[in-house]
Order: sequence, then structure tokens, then C-alpha cells
Amino acid sequence: MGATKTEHFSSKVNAIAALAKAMGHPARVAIVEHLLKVNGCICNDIVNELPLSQPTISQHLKALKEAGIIQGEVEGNSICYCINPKAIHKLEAYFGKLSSKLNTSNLNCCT
Amino acid sequence: MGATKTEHFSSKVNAIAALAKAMGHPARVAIVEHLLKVNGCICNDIVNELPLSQPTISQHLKALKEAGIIQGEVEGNSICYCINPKAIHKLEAYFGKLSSKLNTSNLNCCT
DNA sequence: TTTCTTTATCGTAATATTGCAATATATATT
DNA sequence: AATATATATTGCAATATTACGATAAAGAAA
Repeated sequence: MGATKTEHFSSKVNAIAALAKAMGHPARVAIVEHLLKVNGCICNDIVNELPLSQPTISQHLKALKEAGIIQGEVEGNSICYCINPKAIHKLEAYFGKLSSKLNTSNLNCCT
Repeated sequence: MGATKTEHFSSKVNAIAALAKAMGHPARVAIVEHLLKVNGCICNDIVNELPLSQPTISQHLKALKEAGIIQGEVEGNSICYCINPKAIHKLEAYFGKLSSKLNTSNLNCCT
């Protein structure tokens, strides 16, 4: 026990959960926000923006990258990280679909 | 160390992270999917739908409830759980805003 | 080549999460 | 009251996450 039983769930459900999990930490949300603010890339300035150590930030960047939320390229001396719009769009599409289904359904309990 | 340093981040960032975290497990996504499918409430049938024990499911329901993703009411012998549309809408709005900002920005790197 | 800068990885400690058996609680039914 | 049904809580073991110091790696600049 202790490990998530991903094998029992559909790949669609696992895919959404993996994306949501990656966004499930304030540091990672803050990284995405920062990437959006600087309109493109992180080149060495993210460490100064967040109240976390460099190894911790590197770890969070890795988690975001492995989930497909961001993508990175070596850019000379530093690394260029930016948001992968497709991943964000998947989340938007999923929650958007949920929202619209909720609007059309008659939730006649728990109100 | 080991605990998330939530106190260093804005309440907006923490709020999104908390919602995303709640959706960051396949069992919890599956619960939400099931709630949507039955168009309203869970009344005792969720345990038969998921490949997890009753205590584990109860735990996931509690996590979803504490995050505000679902809301529950005692309904006679059983419990009536249903989705809180506001929480889903917050997620949709957040990722929607990210998406549209990404569309208008010129991501001239990492392409 | 040496040094500087930037990012990644390793090792480790603290904490959190996941999962379940056992048990408790609470209401319905008989 | 006794029993049945549905959900929650407790206690525990296994695993994962978070965070950071120390160190490594890799390219830039001198």
C-alpha cells in the first residue's frame, strides 16, 4: 500500500489527474504564473522570484516538465523553459466540459 | 522540511493549487466523473464502481469535500454527495485565462 | 585552462499521501 | 431493542513528496 493504484483507472482519468497533480503545488502554480508574466521563458531569474532554494525549484521544474506542463531547451549558459499551451488547453477543455455538463444537469440535491 | 511552504505564496496561487491537488488523484477524478454520470448524487453506489476499499473511498471523498470540489448532505440512511459547480468553474476560469493569455503572447522560444 | 554562472542530481530528513483491516457511528428496518 | 445498511474514523504500513545542503555537470567568459 501507499502507492497510487493508477493501473485500475482509465488512461483519460489518469492523464487528467497527472496534469492536475502537477498544478497541485503552489510553487508550481507560481512558476507557471511567472512564465506567463515574463511572456515566454525562464532564463535564470526564477530562483530570485520564489522563496525556495535552487534545488527545490529545479525539482519543481522537473515535475512540471515531466507532466508536460512546461517544455525546456538548453539556451547557451542557461535553460529556456516555457509553458506548453497544449497541456493548459487540455485542463481548460476538461474543466470546461465538466462545467457545461453541470449547467445542463438538474442537480436536485445537495443545494 | 517536507511540508509545503504555503505561507510564502499568494492566496490566489494557494487556492488554485489546492483545487488542482484535489483533482490530482485518479480515484478522485473518477469520483467526479461518476457524480457527473449519475447526474447528481452518490447514494451508496460509489464503492461498487471503484476498485478501492470503502475506507479509501471515504478518505478521497473527504479530500474532495475539504477542497470544496464536492458537497455532501446526510440523506436518510446514506449520504448524498454532489459536485460543487463553483469549484469546477474556478478551475475552468483559471485555465481558460491561462489559455487565452498564451494565445495572445508571442512564445518565441521553446517551440 | 581556470574561473564563473547556471542548472541538475545526490543524499537525507521531515512530512504527507495512499490504502486497507478493524472498528465506530448513525440511521433504517424489523 | 435487535439487526441491517451505509459511511466515517482509527491505526498502521508502504510509498511519495517536499525541501535543502552539498556536489556535479556544462557551457561562457576570462
